[in-house]
Amino acid sequence: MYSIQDVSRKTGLTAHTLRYYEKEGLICGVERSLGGFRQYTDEDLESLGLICCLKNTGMSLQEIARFVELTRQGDQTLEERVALLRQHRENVVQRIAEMQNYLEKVDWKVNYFSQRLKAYEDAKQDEAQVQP
Amino acid sequence: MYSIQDVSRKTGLTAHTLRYYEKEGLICGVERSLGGFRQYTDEDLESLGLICCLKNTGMSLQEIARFVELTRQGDQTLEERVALLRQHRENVVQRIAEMQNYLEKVDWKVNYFSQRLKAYEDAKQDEAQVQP
DNA sequence: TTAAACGTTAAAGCTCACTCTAAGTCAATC
DNA sequence: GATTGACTTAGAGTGAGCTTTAACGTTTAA
Repeated sequence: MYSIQDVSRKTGLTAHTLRYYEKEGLICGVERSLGGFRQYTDEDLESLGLICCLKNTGMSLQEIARFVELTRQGDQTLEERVALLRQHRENVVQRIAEMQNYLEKVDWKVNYFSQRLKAYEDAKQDEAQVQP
Repeated sequence: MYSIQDVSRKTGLTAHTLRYYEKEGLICGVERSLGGFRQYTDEDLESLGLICCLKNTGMSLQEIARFVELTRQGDQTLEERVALLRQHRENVVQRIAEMQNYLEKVDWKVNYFSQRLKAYEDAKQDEAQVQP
């Protein structure tokens, strides 16, 4: 059993964010101590792992909440969940390709400005040699 | 010379967004017709290309505005601009690596749920054969 | 020449994903 | 038993990046 601070440390999400995610339906069924404190299980940590993975690959919290709701509904939603994940996988693949494409453009710009910088510094150098 | 609608079509940004970017300092020195309408040049389109590239690889509008401001200041900011772009390049490379990492996890989950789905459907099938 | 289509501005409003605040409760230590 | 600090809730606030609105001016085709 983990306190909200333990989970915060393990996931990198703040306690505030963990409560917020719970409110938004991303995490459900978190147990409570007698005093009402949240007690997370390893299973909760596991599902938080998936949540972070989906979030960090660009899925919105709303879509994640949808996935979690399907999970809650049991095995008859397995088909929909697989479809949802497959679609997301495609989005991620496409996003990676897009980023790699943009990376080439950034590289091109880095080279372009590096050369301009070199030319500019050479010009300054020449000037300094002529001056004295 | 292009109207704001022309540029909207070419870049995929709405006219609203183009005006907003101008207000935020991402685009500057756009010429105007006698009636006060914006007239974009090929050069403007070129720099919009870089802006979109930077934005779509995760640079904030604020950082882009900073870059544009440096550009406006002339050649003595070339070193800073190269440094800025190099740093951004590293961020993009890291982001791609991160995404590829997460992709593996997503793939794993797709497989996991696919297998559970298969098992579930097989079970349903067996049930159907026993029933009659 | 008039209507519609498109342009202008300033400013308010919206969504997302948090983030913080206030007012109070609970647990552990001195 | 008092203090410290972590926990609770509901709800307000924040920042980024648009998006819409209102009120009005300009262009252009019929």
